[in-house]
Amino acid sequence: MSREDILDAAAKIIGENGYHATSMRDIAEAVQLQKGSLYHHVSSKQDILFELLEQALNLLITHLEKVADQNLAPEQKIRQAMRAYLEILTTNIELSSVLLLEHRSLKPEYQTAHITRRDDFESIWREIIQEGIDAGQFKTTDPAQVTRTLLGTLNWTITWFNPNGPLSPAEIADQSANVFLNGLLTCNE
Amino acid sequence: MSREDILDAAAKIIGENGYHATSMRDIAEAVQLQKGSLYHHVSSKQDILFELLEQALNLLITHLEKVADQNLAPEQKIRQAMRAYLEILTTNIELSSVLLLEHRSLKPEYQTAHITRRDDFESIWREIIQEGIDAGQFKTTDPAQVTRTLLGTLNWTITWFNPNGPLSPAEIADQSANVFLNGLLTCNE
DNA sequence: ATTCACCTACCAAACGGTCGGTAGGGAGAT
DNA sequence: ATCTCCCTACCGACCGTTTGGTAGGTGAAT
Repeated sequence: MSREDILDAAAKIIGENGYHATSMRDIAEAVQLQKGSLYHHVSSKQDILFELLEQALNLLITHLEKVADQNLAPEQKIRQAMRAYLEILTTNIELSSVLLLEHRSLKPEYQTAHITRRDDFESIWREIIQEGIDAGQFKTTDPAQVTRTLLGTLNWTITWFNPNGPLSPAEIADQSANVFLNGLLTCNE
Repeated sequence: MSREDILDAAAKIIGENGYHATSMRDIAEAVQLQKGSLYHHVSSKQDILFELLEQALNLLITHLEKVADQNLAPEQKIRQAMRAYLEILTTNIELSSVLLLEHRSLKPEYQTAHITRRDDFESIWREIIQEGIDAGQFKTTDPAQVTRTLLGTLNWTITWFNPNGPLSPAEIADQSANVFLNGLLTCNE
């Protein structure tokens, strides 16, 4: 039994039921250990949560940076980024749920470290949008607000996404991208 | 002390900290009662949660229906609906947070009743979108998916909205509406 | 006399976390 | 070869506290 096994199990249970609805016993049972034995691998319940948030952010940041560093036209870059983001969100849906829904259960001592990393993540998106503005292709004056609008749609996906549903993550991303880039209205110029 | 006072206080605390992080003692203290006295007004903690979810949905549904029943062009109707929705979400931010983030803490016995009402709510949005499609003004083939995309952005607002921030709820709604209707790309026809 | 709103005291269960103990395995010395 | 020593991984009992919920009683209003 490794620390990673425990964190994986914890991600699944906490992602499904929430941090406060999950007990150390629940986690221990999932890895077939006694509750006390968990503390040989982790130092506290908060420690588990913090680690999961880090893992989730690192996963997203590394994959997003790969897209951001590519030499692509703004429209294509944002399409790729949305695809990559949704792909990771949905294939790691429990871990992602922890990141997006449970970060408020972090105690103040852990919060500051997490928030810094979270800003790193959001600034990747902001920069992608900014590139589009600088290139004269995106018509907005508030990239931060557009980022929030965009991330809202993508993040909310985890609350309704069904892996057995009719749409694949890539298809969902593409449909969202179409709306965001071209709008809902028919262009009658 | 009325049942309503207790529910209001509960909405505030649960909305801020989450259902499982809130104890009946916390709620009792907020209304300056002893914990045991709460049970004169409510039958259980789950009862409180269920009631709050009902309240939130009723609030949103009545206000949204008012907009939906108006005789407006699809574009204007969706702009109005987004405004009204965000206005209520932000002025009742704790109650809204309970609805959007804590419904998964409802035990199965309560869930079915809630889900039915929730579908009522979402169908109002779907119909507004459908009107736009029928009028030939919205270019999409999947109104349900567009609804989810739209609601994602609006719902996610409560996770970052700051009443002292630079943007009012109406401004946020308008900016989002602009993106959704016209897209981010400059129309070079 | 009854009802209402509330209090105090209590319960069993569950919580996160600690602790002493131990089985097993590998390394070093004899 | 065997004995010693330590380390890792785990058990299971236990700690103090908190949890949601119950029961019996009290005092004021009707």
